[in-house]
Amino acid sequence: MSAKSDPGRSLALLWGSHTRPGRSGLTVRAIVDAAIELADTEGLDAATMRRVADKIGSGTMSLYTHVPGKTELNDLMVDTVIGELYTGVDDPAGHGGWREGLRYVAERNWDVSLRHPWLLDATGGRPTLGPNAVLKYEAELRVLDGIGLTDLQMDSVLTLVLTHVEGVARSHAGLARAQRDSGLTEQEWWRATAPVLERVMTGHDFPVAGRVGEASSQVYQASADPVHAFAFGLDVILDGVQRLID
Amino acid sequence: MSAKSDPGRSLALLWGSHTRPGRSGLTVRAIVDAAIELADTEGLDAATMRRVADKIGSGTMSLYTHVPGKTELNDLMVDTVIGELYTGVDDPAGHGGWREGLRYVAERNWDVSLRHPWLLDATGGRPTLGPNAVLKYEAELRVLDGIGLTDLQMDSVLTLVLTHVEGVARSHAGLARAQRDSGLTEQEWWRATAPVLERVMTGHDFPVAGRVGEASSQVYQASADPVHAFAFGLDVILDGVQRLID
DNA sequence: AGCGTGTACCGTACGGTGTACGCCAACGGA
DNA sequence: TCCGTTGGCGTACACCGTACGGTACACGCT
Repeated sequence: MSAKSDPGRSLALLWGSHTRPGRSGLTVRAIVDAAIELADTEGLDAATMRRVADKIGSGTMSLYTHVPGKTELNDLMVDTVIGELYTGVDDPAGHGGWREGLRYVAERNWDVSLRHPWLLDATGGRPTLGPNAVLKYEAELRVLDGIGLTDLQMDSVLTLVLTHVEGVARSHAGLARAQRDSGLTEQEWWRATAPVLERVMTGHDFPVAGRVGEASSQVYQASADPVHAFAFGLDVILDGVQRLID
Repeated sequence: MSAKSDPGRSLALLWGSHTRPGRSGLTVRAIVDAAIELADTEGLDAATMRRVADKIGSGTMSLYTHVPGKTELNDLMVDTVIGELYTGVDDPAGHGGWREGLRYVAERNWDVSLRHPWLLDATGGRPTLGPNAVLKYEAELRVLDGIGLTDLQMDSVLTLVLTHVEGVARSHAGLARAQRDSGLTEQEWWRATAPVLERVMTGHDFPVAGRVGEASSQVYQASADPVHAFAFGLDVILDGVQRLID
């Protein structure tokens, strides 16, 4: 019987208080905070066990006394930053109607994705279901409660909005990372790419793509504009939800 | 001057014919195909240079004669499977109105994401802009041409639909990967998780989340249902686009 | 035919990853 | 005081991408 991917172990760790220090002051909290700080400034890849240990001045393997493995550390990181979403700010359900509420939910999620871009890399697969994740689910669902949707529709609408935010945030994070890695801003990269692309495309015929791509890149000065995509898509989705409610 | 992330080099490779074999029959085509097959069956992580080389019976470093590096190999893999999208099937623009056309586009993208789940892991950052990517862009934009949208709106609507498909496909792929890695089906995992979650949540109060979560998980027998999210979200988005056109 | 050279091919090595394993020291209870 | 338990950690292993340098083949020129 392998202890691999035992849901219980991970859940117990997530819902535990994990504040008891070891005899050299090592804490789960400190480990998670160090990992988050590394991921914030240098990306999720930088949050390796060795570098986390170095950052808090302990040996690498000491971390395994407090955290079963890398996977569980990631889960803890995720639930921790999810906790930032609605603590110390307004309750989403108190933002006027469902439309303003949903927009607020989208904006809060967008903000946290900007502060912690690695969140998107760490969340694939089954959901984490830590205390803050459940709290988030509760706060966001309340926006849609009592406006004439079934329970299933409430869940579906929320999923739709969150999927959209996650998608455009991922796009944004991808471009930011590309910019950091390559040293080229979006404008510079596009100015370098466009001519090559044009030269290589001669001979083929892409009438609509040429026209629309030209127009878009003129406005964006890039290949895409996640900020615009966020706002545009959110408006369209909210209009669609409006029709669903009617 | 570093050759790192030179857009021109990658583009030239993408748009080249890359069919000329070396003296032991090694081809770019063969390398890319082997990598795709590995990624299809065992995930993107399995498509390492060593394993690709083993698969085609060459030394690891021989690959670097034909492909500058792992990054460019990924780009080639991506553009190759994008080529599967609309070859040998109907033109999206010939599928009745824009609504049916967009739905067709969404379904084709969904299908290819099911066949090649690693595609989502390989596409972050700046777009690839290989020949098949441009071809795809052209085919999909034609669906929205001449229905009263501006060029920018056409691009935005297409981006919205593709972002949605990518999001739910990523969710689907994540669940499938989790299922494969853990050996637990979604039902089994949920049956194992739900009781623990319930026990750990006693003492806290999540009225709406409890009710809605209960209803959803009853229907899905899981924590989420990407197939349902795909259909539901697409309908809502199309309704929103309808309002935009009016 | 003989030779010179460019290059396809590949073996080795380096610095990185997550973590299994085993040793040591400090602490708590009897 | 002694001893079992447990926190801390050093070493080692199997992987990764790829820089580097060596070998041997194919081809152009005399």
